[in-house]
Amino acid sequence: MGTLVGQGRCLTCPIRPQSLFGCLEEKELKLIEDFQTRIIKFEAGDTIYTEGERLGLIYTLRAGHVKLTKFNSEGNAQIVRLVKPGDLFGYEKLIADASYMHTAEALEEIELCQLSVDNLNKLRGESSAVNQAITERALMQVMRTEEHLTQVGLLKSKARLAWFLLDWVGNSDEPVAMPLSRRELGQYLGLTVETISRHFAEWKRQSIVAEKQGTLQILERDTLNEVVTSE
Amino acid sequence: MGTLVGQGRCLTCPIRPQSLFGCLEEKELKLIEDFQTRIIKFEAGDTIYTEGERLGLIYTLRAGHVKLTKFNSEGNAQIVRLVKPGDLFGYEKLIADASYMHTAEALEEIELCQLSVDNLNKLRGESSAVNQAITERALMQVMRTEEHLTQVGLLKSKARLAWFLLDWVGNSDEPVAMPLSRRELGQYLGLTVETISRHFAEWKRQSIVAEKQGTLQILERDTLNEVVTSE
DNA sequence: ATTTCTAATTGCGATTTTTCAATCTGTTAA
DNA sequence: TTAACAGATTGAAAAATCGCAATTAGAAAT
Repeated sequence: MGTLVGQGRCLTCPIRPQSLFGCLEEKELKLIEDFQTRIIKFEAGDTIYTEGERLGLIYTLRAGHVKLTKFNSEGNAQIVRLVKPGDLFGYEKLIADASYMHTAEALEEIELCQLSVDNLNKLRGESSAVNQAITERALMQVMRTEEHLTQVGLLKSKARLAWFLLDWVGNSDEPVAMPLSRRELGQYLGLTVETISRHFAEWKRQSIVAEKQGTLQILERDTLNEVVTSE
Repeated sequence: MGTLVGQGRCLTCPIRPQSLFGCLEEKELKLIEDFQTRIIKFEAGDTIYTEGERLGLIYTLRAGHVKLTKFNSEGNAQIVRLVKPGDLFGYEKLIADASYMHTAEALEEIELCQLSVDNLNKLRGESSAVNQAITERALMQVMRTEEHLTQVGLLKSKARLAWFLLDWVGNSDEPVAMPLSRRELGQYLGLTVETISRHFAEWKRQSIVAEKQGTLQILERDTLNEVVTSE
């Protein structure tokens, strides 16, 4: 699973500015000179790692989207995080002895950079900039997860979905790729497929949103905003 | 609001082992020798800080419990975290320019140690052990919040409450202090007061749990465990 | 073009949870 | 002791969401 595309070269990496090592000054770049990173491609649906696995690898997503899922004892899934390009994931491994907390799966064709925990831990000791960058990423992640929790705990289904769609498309008025199925939207928002489908169908009928071949466009942003706040 | 009890002395602090500075070796203790920390008491219901506030202060809870709440536009509250003794809170301030993400309120009489962000940031540059300890705390917090999100997103109301109660009392079979009102339990679990009350009343009638004057005792742990998994 | 297969949609009854209102309980203040 | 009050409980009806089944739509394969 996963196709090795090549050896990563941090020094010339196009996404380094957005990555964890974007914080490094020029003179510090030598620290990552001989990192043994690997650039890997996965297809939509491929599993990158599984909850409980103990491999010491951490990933930076270069292209595409990844979902991180937790399962309960009945096999029901909660998607706890949607990883975007530039994001780091699998970093629970940085806590001594921890195993992965989620199952990570590609939502579409993705490309990622694989880094060993040992290397990163060594670097943590050598560069306080990297250490602080990791801390900031973890803190940002706390904030995002709390935001997610708040929406799931407080909003009704319609408002939850509206909030998600607004968040997903950002400020774009053009069609945006939407690699999540109805089921996955439900797993992210704590709702069933049918509930998601019903709201979606209603909004499409009312031309509030439009879908075609895997893209989503918000036609009436104001209406969705009202749904979020007024319900 | 908040009564100054005295000046904190990290070197002789009884809870330092559990605190952020528990990671420091003896020879590093000099780094925190002249920290200007303050020990402060609050009464039940007191507000420690408010969402959006910009004071640069971070807290370690020494005794009691604190709730961290987020409000939506209609004034509905979601409790995103329950802080326990030894825990650090307000650390979103470590991200440059951030303001508090929550409102922090004492659930009972509490005692806490107040530390300035500037001091802590200075220390982050000087001690990679402290920096790593902060990262670990942030990562642990991500895990806890994700667990919370998973329970709220996946479980029905009864199972959510059962999960919470089991988690709260830990492995104690004795009565345990329960400073949360029905409303606050609801705000933590994304449910209404009445729903919480109904489940509680039922379990009390069935002698699965018992309450007296602010304490909670679980009498039939197995039954509650079944409620969590089977529903 | 046809088949096949999976995801999406829709209807409908069942279940869960909320909402509103009334009552009860326990604690605190006078 | 009584009054006042906030929190907890309960009932009943409404609303939201789920769960199941049937149908439709759309994409990929032949």
